[in-house]
Amino acid sequence: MVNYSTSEENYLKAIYRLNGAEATVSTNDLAQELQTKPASVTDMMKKLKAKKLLHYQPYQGFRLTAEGTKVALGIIRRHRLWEFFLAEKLRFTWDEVHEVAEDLEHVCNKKLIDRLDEYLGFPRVDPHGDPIPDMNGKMEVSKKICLSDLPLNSTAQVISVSDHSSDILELLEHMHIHIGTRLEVRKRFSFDDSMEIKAGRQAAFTISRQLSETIFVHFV
Amino acid sequence: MVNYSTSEENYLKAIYRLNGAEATVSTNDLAQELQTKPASVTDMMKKLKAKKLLHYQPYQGFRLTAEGTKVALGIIRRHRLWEFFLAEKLRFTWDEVHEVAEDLEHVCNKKLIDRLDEYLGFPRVDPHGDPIPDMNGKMEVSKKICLSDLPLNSTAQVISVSDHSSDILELLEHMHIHIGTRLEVRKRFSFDDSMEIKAGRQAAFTISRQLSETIFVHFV
DNA sequence: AAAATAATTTAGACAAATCTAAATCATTAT
DNA sequence: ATAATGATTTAGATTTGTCTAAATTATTTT
Repeated sequence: MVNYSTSEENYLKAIYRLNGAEATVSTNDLAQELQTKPASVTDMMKKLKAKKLLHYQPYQGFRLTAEGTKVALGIIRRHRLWEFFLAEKLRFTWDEVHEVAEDLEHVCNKKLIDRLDEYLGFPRVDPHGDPIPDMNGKMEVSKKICLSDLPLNSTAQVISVSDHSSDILELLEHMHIHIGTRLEVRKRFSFDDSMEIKAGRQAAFTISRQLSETIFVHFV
Repeated sequence: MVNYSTSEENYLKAIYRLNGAEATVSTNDLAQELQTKPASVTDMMKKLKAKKLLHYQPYQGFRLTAEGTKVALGIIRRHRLWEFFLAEKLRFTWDEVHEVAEDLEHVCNKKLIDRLDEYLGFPRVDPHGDPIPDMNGKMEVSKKICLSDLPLNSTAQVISVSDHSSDILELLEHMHIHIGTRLEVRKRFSFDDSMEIKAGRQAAFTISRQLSETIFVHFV
């Protein structure tokens, strides 16, 4: 079991995140994601290639190797378990957990993380609804669709929210929408792409396009 | 509120620890304590002096300023709270907590630590019996004496153990001696400096000089 | 297909934290 | 008081991660 620096870990995590969208990640995208310069990215890519954590040929973009993916999932596991801990045990709100977990995730001790997992009751999703990889790096990938794409009158359940700011938290709290809330779309208004939804036992209400594009659901 | 590097924090913590014994700490002692070289210590001392965390004139040793002491106590607070968490919530044993806490202590977020403190019920001592500084850096300094110096037939309570290895843990577990155990010395044997003690409601038994010199107690 | 533009890499520099080896200062013993 | 010894500092090098500016490669446009 090799250990990686905080910097290496942040690069791996970012590549994993971006890799979802495209097959290969570009230097500029990664620089943007990590708030750094393209030249720094190139330097690090050489290093991670030498450690066999990613495939990389100059000018051709890069993608994680199987080993790189395993390492990235380990980091994501740590991050999301700490987020769960912070929200569940220390009463942190949604928008506060990420920043603290960014630091805690780099404390890499298998026993610590596995015991924390057990202590928390083996949670399967973090406070934003994102799945937590298990001890073996397995992660539930439920087929999630954007609320804005949900067909009319089909029931779905909120599984995640792609924006983690306090602004959206405030709005969701006000509307009593949480991870796990069941809802259905009653009507769409093409004027502004707003939609009327019914959530839980509440009366129907409308939400904006910005909001519906941020909420992800799955069918139940 | 300034942030310090992991390295700076480790130096400050080590100086605080050594400072207890002598008024001023020497380059070699600190190098020994941190498993590094004297030249590295001198470099860091210049840096910490520039940051007004310690008093230092070349060749004269060094000691923490008021600010340096405050920072050191903050690190010790974090370390000991995490040790308590690991032992109490994650079922780590005594000898396992230190190493993990060495990493966790460098995650510096006031809200995290204060909430953790609250969650743990504001513990006053860590699993080895060492006092935990509170939010303001105040720490209970009970007058502790070495068990080997305890007068005959006076009752005392175990408050800490200066060795944190698994070997001593095994022995103490076997003898049912823990932090908080009440005991008294019945007899001393000058042949090998062993002593007969009575702990709790157990029958009296003898302990070696090595052990009695490692256990610290206070009168009750 | 060549020119213009965008993306990426290279070259060279810097700060932090460390090291070794040499030089300097302080202390101790004669 | 001076030589020997030990402690400490300085000088110069190394590694990691970063940067800027210049050079190179890829892509797009005409």
